[in-house]
Amino acid sequence: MPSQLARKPQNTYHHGDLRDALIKAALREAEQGGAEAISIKALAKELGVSQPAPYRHFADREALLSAVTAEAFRQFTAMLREAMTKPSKQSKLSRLAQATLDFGLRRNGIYRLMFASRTVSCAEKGSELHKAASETFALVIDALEAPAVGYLRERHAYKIWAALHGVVMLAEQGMLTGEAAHTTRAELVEDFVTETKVALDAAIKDARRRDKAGA
Amino acid sequence: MPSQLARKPQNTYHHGDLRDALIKAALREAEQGGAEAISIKALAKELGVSQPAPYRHFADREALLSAVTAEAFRQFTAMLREAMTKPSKQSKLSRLAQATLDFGLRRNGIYRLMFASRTVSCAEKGSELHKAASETFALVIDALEAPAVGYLRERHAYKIWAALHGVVMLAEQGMLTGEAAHTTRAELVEDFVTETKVALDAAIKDARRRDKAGA
DNA sequence: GTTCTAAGTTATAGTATATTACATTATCGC
DNA sequence: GCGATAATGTAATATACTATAACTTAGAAC
Repeated sequence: MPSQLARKPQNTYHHGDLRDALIKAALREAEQGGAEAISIKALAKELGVSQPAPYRHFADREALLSAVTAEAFRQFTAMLREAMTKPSKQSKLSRLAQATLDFGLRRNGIYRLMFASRTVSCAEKGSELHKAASETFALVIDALEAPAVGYLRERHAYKIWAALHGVVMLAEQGMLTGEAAHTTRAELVEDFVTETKVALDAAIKDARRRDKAGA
Repeated sequence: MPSQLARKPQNTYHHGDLRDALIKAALREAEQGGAEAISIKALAKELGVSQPAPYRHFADREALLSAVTAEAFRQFTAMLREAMTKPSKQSKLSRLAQATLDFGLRRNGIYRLMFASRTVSCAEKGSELHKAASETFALVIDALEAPAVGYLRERHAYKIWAALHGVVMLAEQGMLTGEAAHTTRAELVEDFVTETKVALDAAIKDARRRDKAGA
């Protein structure tokens, strides 16, 4: 009986789906306060189980954070994919970029969990978290809508991805105020999108020209 | 007698310079583990004072973190200024950019304290921390070595600043591996530097042309 | 139906933040 | 110099969180 309820039904010994409920509840907590806001004790209380119960499902707090972050990446990826799929006048890359900005600011606690903590970099290769994060990056490459020429796609995907994260980071810090406030965040992001397209296009043409000359 | 020593001299009641010693010791701790590695209790022990002693100088942990972060910004600014000042073949912006990358990766715990936590965004305008962070950004504008035309400088400073942070962030996460590893981080940063110069130059010329036409 | 195991429980240890009440030293007015 | 006072320390304690150990319950496997 995998319970859809967050709280354990009263008068039952087993919760039914504690592992999943913990991840979902932790994600809710992280929405505002990031990783620091996730407390095993508080989660257990909220879900109506004893404090040590979560340890049946996660070795320690780090393991929970890792699972929560992986779930966050999956949600993020799903959101990006939806934004890129639905019909629109804008390019795929532009939609991915604006969706990233939106996610980064609106769900900033979760965003920080994903990109500003050491959870990901400490994750082992092949782990659930590592796979989830890689899948997200694959979407960025896809959004470029460009042919594979050497590693040009990867390089430019990395660049736009970095730029986007930087905008979110500084915006959240309140650095996009005062003099810089004349430009909206969305405009900055659109700048990066345009520049990326131009640069990647040029780089691909250049590479092919040289290829032809060499052949 | 403002002590230069970290630890309190034995057989003395007063430490002499506990506030400063706390900040310096905390900065050392944060070097590796970021904000999480800063423990008031551990710092007190290290400095040879009782656990509640630090609370004479900081209202709570947040206040200590804020002071530590401000000091980190000052050190960062000093480092950037030095990199920009010393004679070199490279442009000011290039040196600032590479120095930022270096700092972000080598002192990553402190870097995360400065840019990936909520300490800064929660800081009140006019606070010590806010001032220290603003001064850093002023350096970026300075590094552009461009005349003030509208808010073009600020806009491009913001963009390169964002891009740099993004590179540090993703590099630290281990995302610059695999396919993307063919490009070094320094090369990516240099890309952004060049693009920024080109774009800012063009924008300024364009603005002046329109200004002339309008006059 | 008994047994095995997954998933709970209570009890407890260890560590951190933070407050309160008290102790010591430095400094300044005189 | 000397006593009041403020600054800065200590001891004791409350509260919160992580984590482990030993025990309990309920469902599945046979």
